[in-house]
Amino acid sequence: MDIELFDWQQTQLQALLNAPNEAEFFKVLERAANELGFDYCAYGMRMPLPLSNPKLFMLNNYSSEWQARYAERNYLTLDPTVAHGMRSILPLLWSEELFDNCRPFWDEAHAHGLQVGWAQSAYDAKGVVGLLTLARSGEPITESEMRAKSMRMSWLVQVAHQGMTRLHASRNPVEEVPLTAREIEVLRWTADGKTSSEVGQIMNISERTVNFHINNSLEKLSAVNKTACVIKAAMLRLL
Amino acid sequence: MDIELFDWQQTQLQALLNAPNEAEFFKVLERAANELGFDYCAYGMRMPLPLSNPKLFMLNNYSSEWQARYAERNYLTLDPTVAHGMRSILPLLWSEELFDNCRPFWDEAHAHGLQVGWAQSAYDAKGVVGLLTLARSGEPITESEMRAKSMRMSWLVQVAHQGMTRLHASRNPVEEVPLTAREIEVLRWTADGKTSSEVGQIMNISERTVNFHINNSLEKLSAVNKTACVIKAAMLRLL
DNA sequence: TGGTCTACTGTCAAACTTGACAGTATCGGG
DNA sequence: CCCGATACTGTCAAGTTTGACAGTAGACCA
Repeated sequence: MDIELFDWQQTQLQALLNAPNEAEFFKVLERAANELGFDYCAYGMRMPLPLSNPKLFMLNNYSSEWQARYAERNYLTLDPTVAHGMRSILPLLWSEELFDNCRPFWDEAHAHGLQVGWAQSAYDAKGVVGLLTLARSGEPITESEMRAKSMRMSWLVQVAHQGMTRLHASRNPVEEVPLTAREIEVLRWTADGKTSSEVGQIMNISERTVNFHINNSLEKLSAVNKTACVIKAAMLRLL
Repeated sequence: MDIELFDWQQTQLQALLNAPNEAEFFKVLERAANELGFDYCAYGMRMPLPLSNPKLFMLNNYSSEWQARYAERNYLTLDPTVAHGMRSILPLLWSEELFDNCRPFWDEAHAHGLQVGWAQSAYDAKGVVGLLTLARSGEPITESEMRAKSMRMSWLVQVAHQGMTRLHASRNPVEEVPLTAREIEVLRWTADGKTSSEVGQIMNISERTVNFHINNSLEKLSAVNKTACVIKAAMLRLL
């Protein structure tokens, strides 16, 4: 492996994983984007819960007008690059066809210098998704440029996600929810659609005991009912 | 980027993403592992559903004795590297401490030539997780070896996952489940623990209509009840 | 030995879900 | 202009879940 790439990797890795705060983190990400040949860079993260109105946050160096506009018009729900990142971890190059159904959005982005771009997302074990977008107003991305940079892009997405997750976790500590083995087993069967009495039969315990375990899980997860409890446990990958 | 690494990347990429079947796919993966300095290589995948007894599959070039032993003793549920991969996408080096709680397993693996290893997992947008393990019986992995190879490892995990997912999807075509916007909205609120009448109030429709949408979703997802329906929709990332 | 934790069991009423019945209103395409 | 898709509404009975009561038994640790 050549020294230059190796150095690049080491520098980014240390800096992204050890950034003391989001501002510092983003500075490094911006520099990495520059070194890959892009002026603009955006990193967005979505937590898996709650399902309605999930927690999001976003860092980018777009013009403040574009940022304001994007927020004001709620473009997040319309942006096809975001939609792609939520569906697939494959890299996505911006293209005319991609924005066919949202011309005004695309034209506006163009006007703010966002003409050529590249996005890729990463999911982690907890269901958190991070989307990294690199963009510029200059030269289109050629096949060969993409091939030459795709490995670094893919790696950068992963590392950025780890770094950002770490920062987020340090500010929003999530207390561990220690479900017992029995509770997990009951919730798994419940998630597959079994009723309490069916789970009782499967596990050879009484329906009442199944409900006992479910009640305990309900409290541990601060869920208001069985459905929310099972969803929470599943989305937090406790099952 | 140096030519050698670039060629390595291109060769792997094409071969892994276009492999016509699992045997060919695994041959390429094995070669990639060799080139990274490892004799053994294992790739395992777990589907997100069903939660009880999830679908798994596994490709590896371990000795057939070890494979048989692993299956027979159900080591999958005990293997701490698998447990780590299900919890985190960070790379994991095998170490003595890691296997502290399962000495016999570790000793047996050692006896089958598995002494030094490195595992990393990748999640995709559909919640499918893939775990790549590279192993050998020779030299321990040094800090510098790991640094030098971590980018390729991380990339290989991603690409292998994409290739394997593609192969799996072609053999087990998953028909699209087109939930309507209303159905999705109802399921989202339901997943957050709202009862039908609460959802009705939130969405300004009658409880009966909420139940109507839920019933339709129930049929579309072949779920037996509301809980299973919401879990399926959430795990398939339809919400 | 006593305390705490996990697993387990019981009953009851109120609230909620499921499934089956039977319909109306709106919108867009053929 | 009719058809199909989507959204919407109603009632009723049977089955399920939730929450609150009250208690036993075994394992582990101080």
